[in-house]
Amino acid sequence: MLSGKFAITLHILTLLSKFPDEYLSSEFLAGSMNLHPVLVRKEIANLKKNNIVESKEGKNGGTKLLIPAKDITLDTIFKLTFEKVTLGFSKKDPNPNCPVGKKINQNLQSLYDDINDKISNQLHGISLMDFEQKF
Amino acid sequence: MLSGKFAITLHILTLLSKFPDEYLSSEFLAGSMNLHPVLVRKEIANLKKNNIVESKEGKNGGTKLLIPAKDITLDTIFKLTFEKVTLGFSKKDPNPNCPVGKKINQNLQSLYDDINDKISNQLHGISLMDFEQKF
DNA sequence: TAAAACTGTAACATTTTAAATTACATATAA
DNA sequence: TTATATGTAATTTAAAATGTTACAGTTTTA
Repeated sequence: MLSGKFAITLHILTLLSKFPDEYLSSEFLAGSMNLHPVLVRKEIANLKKNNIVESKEGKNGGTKLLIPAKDITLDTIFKLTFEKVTLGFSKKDPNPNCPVGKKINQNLQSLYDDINDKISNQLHGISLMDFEQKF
Repeated sequence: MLSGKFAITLHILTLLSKFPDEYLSSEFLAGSMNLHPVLVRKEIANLKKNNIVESKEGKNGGTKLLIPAKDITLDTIFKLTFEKVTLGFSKKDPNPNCPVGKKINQNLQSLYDDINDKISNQLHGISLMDFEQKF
């Protein structure tokens, strides 16, 4: 799971922030996403690990936010669910005897680091509440 | 090929801009990347289609830049080789009967569009010459 | 005009990764 | 004590990226 993590987590959090006082079940959440509940629980495990949500086991159990939606930024979710944005690397290690091959990955990385800084900055300005209000 | 396209193309162009007057063979280029020449030719086909480089077939053939490196921006290469940066979508279509499910993809897309604008803007400020000079 | 050294591309094979599912242990409410 | 949840490991399936083979066409050079 890489490509869907951010989207699924944001979807979960959006639903949780619509019902901040209820424990929502993974089955219910999965229903909105048309996804397998186990997948949802995996993402929730990640959110719990980072103290964004809490879960209650057993009957009538489920998950709810631990933090007000206005205090969660999309950058927080980004960092929790996404390694790094990159425009890619070649799979193969380049030729270290070529001056370009020797430094290409380091120069790409530095470019990608700059891109990630910009993205983080932008996402930091958007709260989960902002996002939730688009629905 | 998705993840490596931008990196491989930029690598190729960096080499071409180091030797702007020579036709470099796909074998030579592949050697710097430790890659199969066919893969290199595939990316070159894309560059040709967009009039960034020209190739000469036959003995002593190869590829060279059609445009000065200072006039090629990384944004141009980005647009030629990368669909769009995204933080991902869920694979499954969400539930259209849920207010969140109904609009989640459109709201994600709009967020990702903003991100891409920022990236394009940033890459537009870096020329292939700028990049080549880091080596 | 034939050999050598290239490009161009389609077709296929392999590898990797994401995504989905199954299975089952554990917890809690009623 | 039953029904309804979560938690998580293990496995399977599907999709996508990556790599390779094969071969036709082009150009240079002797």
